[in-house]
Amino acid sequence: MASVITPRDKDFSQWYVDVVKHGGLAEHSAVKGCMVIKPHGYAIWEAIRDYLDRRFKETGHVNAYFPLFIPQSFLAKEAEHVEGFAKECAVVTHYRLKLDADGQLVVDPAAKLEEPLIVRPTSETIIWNTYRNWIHSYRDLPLLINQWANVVRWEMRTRLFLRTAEFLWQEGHTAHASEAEAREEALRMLDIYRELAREVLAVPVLSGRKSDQEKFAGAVDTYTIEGLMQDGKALQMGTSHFLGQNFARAFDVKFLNAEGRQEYVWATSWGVSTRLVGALIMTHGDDRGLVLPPRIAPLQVVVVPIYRKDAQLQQVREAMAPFMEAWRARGVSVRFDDDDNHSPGWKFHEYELKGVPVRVVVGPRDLANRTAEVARRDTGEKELVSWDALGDRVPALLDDIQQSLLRRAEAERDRRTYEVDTWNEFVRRIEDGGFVIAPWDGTAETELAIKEKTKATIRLIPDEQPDDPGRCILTGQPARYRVVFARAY
RNA sequence: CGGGGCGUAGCGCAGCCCGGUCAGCGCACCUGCUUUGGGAGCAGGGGGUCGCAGGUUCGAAUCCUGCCGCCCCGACCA
Repeated sequence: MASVITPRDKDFSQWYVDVVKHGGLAEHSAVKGCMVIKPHGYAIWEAIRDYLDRRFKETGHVNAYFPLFIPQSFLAKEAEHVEGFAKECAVVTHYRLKLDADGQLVVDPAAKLEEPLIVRPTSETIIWNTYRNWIHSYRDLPLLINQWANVVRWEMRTRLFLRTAEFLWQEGHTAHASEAEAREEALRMLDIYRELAREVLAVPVLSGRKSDQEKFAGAVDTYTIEGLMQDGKALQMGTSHFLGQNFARAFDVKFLNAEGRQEYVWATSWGVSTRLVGALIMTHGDDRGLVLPPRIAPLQVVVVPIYRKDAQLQQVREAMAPFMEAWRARGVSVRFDDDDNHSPGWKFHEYELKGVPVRVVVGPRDLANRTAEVARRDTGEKELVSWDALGDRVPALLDDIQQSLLRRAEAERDRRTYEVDTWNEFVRRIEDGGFVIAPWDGTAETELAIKEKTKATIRLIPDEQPDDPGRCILTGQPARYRVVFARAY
């Protein structure tokens, strides 16, 4: 039977949609631009959440929750912030419905709110309005708070996980007594994001600072991690912002320092979203479906029994039970799939679509030979393993898959990362897809002109810069930096 | 907001040009039997206001008008 997945080289966008749908990750909902996250997709998000929540707490942060609704006037208080978000806000204007003369349900005009409420696109304003009451002295600082929440940005065009009107994320909002401490915090959290991407998701990223054009609305500096997807487009996977005193000024949040002087508080905010699930798909997926790194896979090992009679099923179950118990004791998640409604072949395809890293197949032949067929999802390779070795082989294979996915993704990223110094080469490389490192004169005009001509944006400005960055690829002026360009999601 | 496509059973579609056993197919679902090492087979069965509202007609899924919704591609964005 033909695959239900469109091949990547035929239509990458369709391939992506097929993997999301047939992998049981998410589906379109009755609400335009909003998705239903299905159990398998949500389980991946939960694994991301669990890892980050642990890391946040290890670094001194606590969770809290702030309202979904933000008074319209709050958004207006920080000029750049409102400019950045005003165009994509859902607005609540009424609080009641009623039946009209025809029995139709309509908004009750008498129930108009005094002040419209914005469904949060991000929570800086409501949080800093709250922090004003929480922070009085340097002894109240630092304030290290994270929130797990949903936010709404009314995007014109949406894509499952990558850009939905409503999405799940975490947003950290911290307050500090000094600029240095706040900057340090912003970079610390970026490091945690980079570790999540590399060590857990097996997605290698580049990190650095955003240009003024690309930074968060209201930030002094935005730091980012960027991944490179299989189609050569970049994906922003997480951002951490040094907000300076912008929000403290807008919401009048001051503290008394040790010298007894009033000072505005220094701030950061940082977040990652369900978009990371999209990054996983587009980094590791293949034409058979999703490929999950073991460290993020909700199910790491599936055991599929082959049997004719119930007695055989029972024999397989009993033979595998000690292995499953031993694997679980080592922290491996494993399922014995004895569902009789589907044939083994059907199950093989299903678990490949869902990205389960390791499949163990045991049938009558194996019972006779004391063996199992072990298949790895990343390469598709199968090996016959004797029961003597099976207990150690499966956990070892999971480690190997985790490492090998990262190496493969790194090799792919390196292969598609170019250093260029001429306009013609720049255009050619951007056209092919990939990270293109090139000298830039540092002006917004040049950045916009390059975007206009090539659809490429500055993904980030690397921390480490050469003594002489060369001459700007567009203007030929002495360059200020060598920066990473790419077409991006 | 521009460009393209699509609304017929839970999903995927055919039928529409040329109005009249066109309410159909595949998958899924239910029952039974046989199967199970790469999406099993046979037999029987249940399920649809044909997106919505008007109109033309003896008769509309099919023709006309208006509306609504969704998806994909672009501009904007985590």
